[in-house]
Amino acid sequence: MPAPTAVELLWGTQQRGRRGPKPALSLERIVAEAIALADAEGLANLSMQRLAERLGFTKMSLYRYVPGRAELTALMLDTALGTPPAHSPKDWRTGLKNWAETIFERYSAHPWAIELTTGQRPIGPNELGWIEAALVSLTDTGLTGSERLDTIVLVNGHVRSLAQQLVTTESTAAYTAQLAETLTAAGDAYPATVTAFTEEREGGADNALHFGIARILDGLNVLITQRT
Amino acid sequence: MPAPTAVELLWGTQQRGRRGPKPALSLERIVAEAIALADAEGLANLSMQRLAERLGFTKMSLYRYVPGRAELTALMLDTALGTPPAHSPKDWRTGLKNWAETIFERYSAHPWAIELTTGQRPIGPNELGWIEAALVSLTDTGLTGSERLDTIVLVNGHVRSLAQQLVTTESTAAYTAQLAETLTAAGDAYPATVTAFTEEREGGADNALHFGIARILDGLNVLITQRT
DNA sequence: GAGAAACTGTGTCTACCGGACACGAATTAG
DNA sequence: CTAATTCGTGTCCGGTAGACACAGTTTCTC
Repeated sequence: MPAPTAVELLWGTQQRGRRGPKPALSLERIVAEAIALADAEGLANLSMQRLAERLGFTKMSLYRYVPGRAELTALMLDTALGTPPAHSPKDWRTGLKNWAETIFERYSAHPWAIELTTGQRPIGPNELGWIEAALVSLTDTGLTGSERLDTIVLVNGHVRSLAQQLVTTESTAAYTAQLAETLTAAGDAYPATVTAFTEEREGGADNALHFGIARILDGLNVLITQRT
Repeated sequence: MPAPTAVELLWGTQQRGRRGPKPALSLERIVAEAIALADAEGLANLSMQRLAERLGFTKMSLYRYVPGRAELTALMLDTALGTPPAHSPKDWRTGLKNWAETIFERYSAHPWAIELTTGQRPIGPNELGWIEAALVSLTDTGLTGSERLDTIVLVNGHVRSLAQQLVTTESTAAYTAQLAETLTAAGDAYPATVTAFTEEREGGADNALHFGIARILDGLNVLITQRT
């Protein structure tokens, strides 16, 4: 009865003992409810206490299913990412573009998932599935293994960065107002910033997303065509 | 005597009252010691209690200088970023490349700063200075204001993503071992991943950084040359 | 100079967090 | 039928951020 590790929980390599009362909860229910709670009120407002209340159990009962908060959030992340879409056998460019836009939607649906992807952590089957899907779309590019991995880091980093900013953009009223106030107060020291912001701004984060994806794909195209 | 806001603290628009005992601490000392503590033991181990002990004062005395932890970390971030380097009037490509590598070094020196750049937050003078510096290097590119801002988001997102991974790479022994174990156990479902990892891996995060920067610059170059 | 006003640092208090641990009840293997 | 094992619970601990009252110090005003 050693406590299951995060890897065992993620990859499902555990088996229930037989004796003792049947568990009234399940790992799936706990994770699902935790995701719902984080979606509704953010990761900061997710506590074992509040999660247990939502499930109608005591806080300590959850520790029978998950060793601690870290393992819970790891499961939440992999579950929230979900399974990657099936690979459509087009060219690498549209394949990678679709990959980026799809995983962006996943991140946007669960903004708290982004901050869970930081630091050293065990990787889950779904997360590995997304990596696999991106690598598949890069098979015929002539890039080396390291380059393919670096490409994923590049695209994924951009997507995560934008998904974070999207959370910001939701209630931008007071925020942009204060930024404008700051710029009018101290704008003399930042002339290029004032110029860039006074030019008309078409779109928002969505444009930044596609702008970045287009630049990355163009840059990859330069490398790939020069290889062949 | 309303509590100073984060913006007022960041931009220094506050003045000391005259009556009462002279303060034994200073905002600068508190922020500097907080940065040292976070550098040494990470942001998670930075608490008002421990910071106060380090300074030789009680916890509550800090609240005379900073309204709360959020404002403290905002000051820490802007201080840790420091002032951007003076613009060297080269072409946009080397200018932006230098910018990316320099801010990467700043992030790497204070890894905790990265997680502070998430979410809606007031922007400080140094952070705005970095934006200004990047915009200056893009003046003669013919890009619109929105495109210039989107470019910064793209480059900055890549740099932050890599700086986070660099923290991970520090003690990779047990981590990669476990990833390898996972891949050998479930590798059949992820053939492209196995292939990519079995190819020889030259360099590490440093290569991923420069690979990404090169791709982004190449992609920008496509857009810029087609504009002129 | 005297008193009032304002400011500093401190001690106490609350509410919350993650988690260790012991215990009785439930269930099943032998 | 008994013993082993597991479940859910209650209690407890150390830690966190922060509110608030209070005493001492400094300075402005009369």
